[in-house]
Amino acid sequence: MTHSTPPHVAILDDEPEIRRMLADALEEAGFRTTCYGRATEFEAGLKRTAPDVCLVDLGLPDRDGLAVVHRLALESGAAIIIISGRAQVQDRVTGLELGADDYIIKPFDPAEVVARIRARLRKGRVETGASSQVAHFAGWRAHFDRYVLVDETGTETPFSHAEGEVLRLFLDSPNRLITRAQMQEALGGAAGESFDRAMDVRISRLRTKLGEDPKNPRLIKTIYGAGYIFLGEVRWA
Amino acid sequence: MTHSTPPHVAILDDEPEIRRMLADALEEAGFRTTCYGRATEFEAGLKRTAPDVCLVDLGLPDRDGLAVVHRLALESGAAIIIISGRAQVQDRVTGLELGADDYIIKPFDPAEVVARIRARLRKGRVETGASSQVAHFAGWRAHFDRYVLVDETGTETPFSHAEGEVLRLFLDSPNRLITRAQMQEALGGAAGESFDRAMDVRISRLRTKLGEDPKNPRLIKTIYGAGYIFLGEVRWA
DNA sequence: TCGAGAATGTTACGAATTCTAACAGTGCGA
DNA sequence: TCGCACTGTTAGAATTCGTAACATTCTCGA
Repeated sequence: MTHSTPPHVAILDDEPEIRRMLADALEEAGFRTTCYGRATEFEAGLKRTAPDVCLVDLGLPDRDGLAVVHRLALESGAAIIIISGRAQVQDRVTGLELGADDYIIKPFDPAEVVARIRARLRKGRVETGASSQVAHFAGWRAHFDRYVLVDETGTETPFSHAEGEVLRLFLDSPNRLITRAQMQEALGGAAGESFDRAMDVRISRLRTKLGEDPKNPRLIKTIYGAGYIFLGEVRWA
Repeated sequence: MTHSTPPHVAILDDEPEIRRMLADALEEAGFRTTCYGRATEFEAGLKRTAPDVCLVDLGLPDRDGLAVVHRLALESGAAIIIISGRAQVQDRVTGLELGADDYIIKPFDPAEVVARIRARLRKGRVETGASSQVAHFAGWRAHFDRYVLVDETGTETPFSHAEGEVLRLFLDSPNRLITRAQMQEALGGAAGESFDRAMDVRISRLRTKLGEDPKNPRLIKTIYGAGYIFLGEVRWA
């Protein structure tokens, strides 16, 4: 199920600048954060709130970081990501073996930390089942789980799997050129084939279902000689 | 989903020595492996068997590796680990964003690969071995010990063993594509036989018992040319 | 501005795939 | 043995989707 509140990330690192940097990047990315400088505080904090992800630095003043990770792995359901300056393979292997889900080496780029946290959360959500597969755009709702388009009046129009592949491609990167080659690749058409016409047809059918005016399509624009652009604001729910 | 058999890892890399090395290390560690040198073979293989983890090298001769990853993330429930020589942060971020669960940079140490695979599997395996025999989904309860379906009103509908096999397969991996080949393998239908029609019929009968509208099934969706998807949140009790 | 040629859109058709009803074989218990 | 439930098989209907053919639009040079 979807988080109604933003996911919560706990940060355990003894260096204030690093905490700051991580917290800033994560909040920027839409997460809630809590920072701790010592393992004792951290473990006390866990008793109050259960974070979704824990970022743990191994170099702690008051406790062995690996011991913290191990306890965490046993007792908490949170995803555990180690951040450490110790770059040896052996360090990484033991960290992961003790229950960490990921191991990031210092110095790190905050963008990668965010991406790795997202990857962990994404995976966690799958196990609860229904991934929310609904996109809102231009008055439409596309339900990829039920294969239906719903317009403003609530009328449902089913779409097929092939149409869905195209639509998903568009909704995944709106307002951005998608070349025919990219589309072909994404739709699994083997290269060099006469898949071109088939693609046109898929798009044509999709346009029809979206009620596009053939003379003046508002959502799926053709870029002659290049590809297509899907226009509009897309919100995934 | 309890693994009685060792977890299955699919390896996609164009360099034979790397495939060899990975396969050796993984088999040493107790995994089952299958190697592929090209994306086309790999995708063909996925139609037959669903691996638990996919190791994907981005530098492929016949297809863009990221496109392969993206499709995989959408269609398969497997954990995806990218292995790549491209070490830029931006590469890692896009790889993870496209749906990969981890990103390992070449050159790598096989021991770390094993550790990271274990970390992925550990997270997936939420269910304990205690074989739960009751599944809740979409207002239904399926009692596999008594072979009955119970709806919201408490009305019981018995289902047969063959129907149960299909239903269990669906309830074990909801919201993801199950190809006909995978289903055939899981249901023990010998390859090449005309088991196809039999499968259709099993599913048709199951749909009837679940009260599906033939024109617009809500739970068991057909993916033309590919297989089926069971939709909905499933809770085993 | 016009026209040729290329790129794209649309429609109709048919091959492949899937659905389902009816039938038949099998096994088991009364 | 009979009857019944289960399950595979068959065949015809329904659906999906690519292909071919034709229509339209676009680009660019004359």
